[in-house]
Amino acid sequence: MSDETETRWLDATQQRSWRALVIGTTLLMDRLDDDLRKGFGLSLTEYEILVRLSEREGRQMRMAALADALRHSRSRVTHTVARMERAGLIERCTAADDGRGIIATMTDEGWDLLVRAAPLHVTSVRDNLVDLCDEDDFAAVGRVMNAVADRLVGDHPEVDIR
Amino acid sequence: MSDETETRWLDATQQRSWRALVIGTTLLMDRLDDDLRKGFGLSLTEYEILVRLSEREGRQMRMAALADALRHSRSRVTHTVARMERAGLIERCTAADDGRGIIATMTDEGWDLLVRAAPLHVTSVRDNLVDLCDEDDFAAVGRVMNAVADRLVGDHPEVDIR
DNA sequence: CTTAGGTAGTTGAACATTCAACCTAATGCT
DNA sequence: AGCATTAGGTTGAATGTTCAACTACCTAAG
Repeated sequence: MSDETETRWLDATQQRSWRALVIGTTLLMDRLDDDLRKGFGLSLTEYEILVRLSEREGRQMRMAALADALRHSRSRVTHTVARMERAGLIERCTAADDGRGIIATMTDEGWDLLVRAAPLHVTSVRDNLVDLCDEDDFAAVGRVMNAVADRLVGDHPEVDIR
Repeated sequence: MSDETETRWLDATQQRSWRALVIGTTLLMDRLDDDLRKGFGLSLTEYEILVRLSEREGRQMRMAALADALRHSRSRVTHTVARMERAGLIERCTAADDGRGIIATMTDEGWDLLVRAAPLHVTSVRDNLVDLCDEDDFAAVGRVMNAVADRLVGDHPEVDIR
């Protein structure tokens, strides 16, 4: 937090951009979530967990790593993974090397679902974001949001972004 | 939805930008919410409702207009405003001209709270976003997210963005 | 003037997320 | 070894959001 004594309000342009960011992301995330739910009975959160697992060796990851990668609370990941386990998409077992650790592994069913869902999802991301804007502008979004993430990850230490 | 038969995946750069957007906004919104909660016992959602009301003549707005402006479901606004009414920040009364309408009005207590909370909030938005990045990049974010909002608002018709 | 259809808003249950308390295993210190 | 501290993870209750059903009112067509 800066320690100005006078508040520096946003000017009209910044105000508009900021509001667009809030509204735009709300709308976009809602849309992506809807697409996945209607098409595959999967929430965006669940989908993202499947994606992260699919990228790892053995399609598995420790709960804490999953939480850090998604920037979700451990509790949230526990609940979500528990639901997904009930649905047969994931299995959990204790880590061999660390008695505290729990490893979440994607089942074949989970993999199949991801394979089926991904094309729709990517297409939706393109249609509602990437293909909608100038390439350079989109790169700028990346720079800005990376800066934000870097800044805020500090509070929530030792995380690897990927 | 485009009707390509082959999925056009995101390339590595787009992938990174997209992931930064998801993580960055998550982190940012969480942080803004935390700041408001800890400082003033107000959620970001509640804060935004106060802001919208404060901008209107008479510090009041119809429930539906509030819902449209924030892109929240009517149900969500009903619940949130009900809580805020219990907390003494807002009052509700029926609209004179339309028997169905309900008008939410900010109380003086709500106004005072907003006046106290706003400087912290704006400072936080600057520290964690606006002042963190290049001005042109931030303008690009505005363009991109406006395009997204315009595209997606169509599904959810007759809304005025402001 | 009546009825069909849409709009505004609420309700309560189901669901998802947060929060605080808790347990267990690892680590570090003496 | 013995004890305190920290990290990984879960639990259940409280909170917030969504969803579907419902009421009341407005509007327009016959």
